[in-house]
Amino acid sequence: MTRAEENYLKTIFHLGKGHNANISTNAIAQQVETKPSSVTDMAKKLADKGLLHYTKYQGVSLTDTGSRTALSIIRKHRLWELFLVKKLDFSWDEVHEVAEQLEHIKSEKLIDRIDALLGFPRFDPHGDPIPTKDGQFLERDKELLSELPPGTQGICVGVKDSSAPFLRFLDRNRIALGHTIEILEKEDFDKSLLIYREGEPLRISHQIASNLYIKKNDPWNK
Amino acid sequence: MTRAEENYLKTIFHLGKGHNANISTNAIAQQVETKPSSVTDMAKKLADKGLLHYTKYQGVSLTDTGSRTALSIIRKHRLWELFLVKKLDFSWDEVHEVAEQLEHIKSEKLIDRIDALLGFPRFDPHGDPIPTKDGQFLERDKELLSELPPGTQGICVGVKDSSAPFLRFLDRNRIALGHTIEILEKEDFDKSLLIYREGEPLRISHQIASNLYIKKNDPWNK
DNA sequence: AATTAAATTTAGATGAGTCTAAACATTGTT
DNA sequence: AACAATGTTTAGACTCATCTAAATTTAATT
Repeated sequence: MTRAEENYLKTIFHLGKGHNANISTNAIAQQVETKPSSVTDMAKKLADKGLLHYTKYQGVSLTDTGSRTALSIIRKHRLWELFLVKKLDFSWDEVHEVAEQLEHIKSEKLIDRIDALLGFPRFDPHGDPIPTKDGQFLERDKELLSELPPGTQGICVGVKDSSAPFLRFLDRNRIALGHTIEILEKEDFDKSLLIYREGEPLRISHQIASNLYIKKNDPWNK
Repeated sequence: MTRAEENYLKTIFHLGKGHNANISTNAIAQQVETKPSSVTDMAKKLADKGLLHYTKYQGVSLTDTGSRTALSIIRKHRLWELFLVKKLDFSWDEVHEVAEQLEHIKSEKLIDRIDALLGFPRFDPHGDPIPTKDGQFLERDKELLSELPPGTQGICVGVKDSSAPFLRFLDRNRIALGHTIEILEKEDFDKSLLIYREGEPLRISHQIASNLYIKKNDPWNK
């Protein structure tokens, strides 16, 4: 399994969002930063290897083996990200690039030991779930901040966009995973929100709110 | 700088043992596990990039830049090896293969943080010196056990051969870095040694002794 | 100094992954 | 139903790193 093959599988998994739909050549090309014609070639190769279902002009989907392989790469990526943050003091906007490299290191023992060193964590620094060795993972029950009504209180548990600029914006505005957030007001006109976090109010745009995942506080199940 | 290029530079550095002699095509081919004709191609390429001096039929030597590059790869390799042993409980015979992959990860920040996490160590798990960021490294003053006369006492500070079978032999026979070793007798016939270590005597062949580095105990400079 | 042996280089080919440009399919619109 | 517009695939070419087989140079031996 080459690095390129692994990157294709990972990308196809992400584009299918777990549901394993048929993914178009173009969509993959854009994500992998290559040309559609290159994707076609790779699709054939991965289909030959039994990792993809591929029908001409109809896009691709992952086979069981392909899916398992993708999950193991995602597992490695997310474990490395958490390692960088927890053990080497990287900030959450710096980890992606390095994890993109580390995820391709071939050693089961290595990743299992990293897993153990971190205490078998279930979520990465952006709140995304870390698949277990056998490919299981729980999506945490969470909602977009932008979808919740004023008065809601909850904990920030993830980000939808995990690009460095967005993450740095959150840092500057003292929004981080684990923080409690309460919606004070919602402006009808532009759907911006006035929220309360870390003891202070803050106004955020709809675009920001629609990239923040919140777990509502459940008074019964504290 | 591709992975293959990095491996060539590292290998050429090792073959020159720091002195930067002219290294033959054949010697490199053997070490990199490729054919001499491939080495010729790569030699030309690296010479074009200013990393090697290359004259047809005369072998290659590292330029200053080439040497610095090689040292930075060796630094990474040895830091990763120590990380695996110290933080992830790998044994010293398991680390090489994985470090061969990790040494190619491109992130200065990453390796500097690993360095800090380990407390800026000066030697790797096999007793080899770890170059600093600016390419300096001290060879520890050490001698081969096989070269020392009976009666000598010292500390085991390194291994010449760091192949897994040899390292596992040492584990089985309770010889490790940091252990005190004393030469009790030397057999003229086969140059085997009777040594004392960990409270017990042990007979070892000349071949074993000639792969163990000892730092003699200096009563004045304890 | 001539000849043989060994090391090294050239020439041409291969596989992985990519590209461009042209051909072909599918979809949506009139 | 015909035709764009868009999406996808083929064909042919390129780079990187490698190979084999043949040619060439250097070194060793007589």
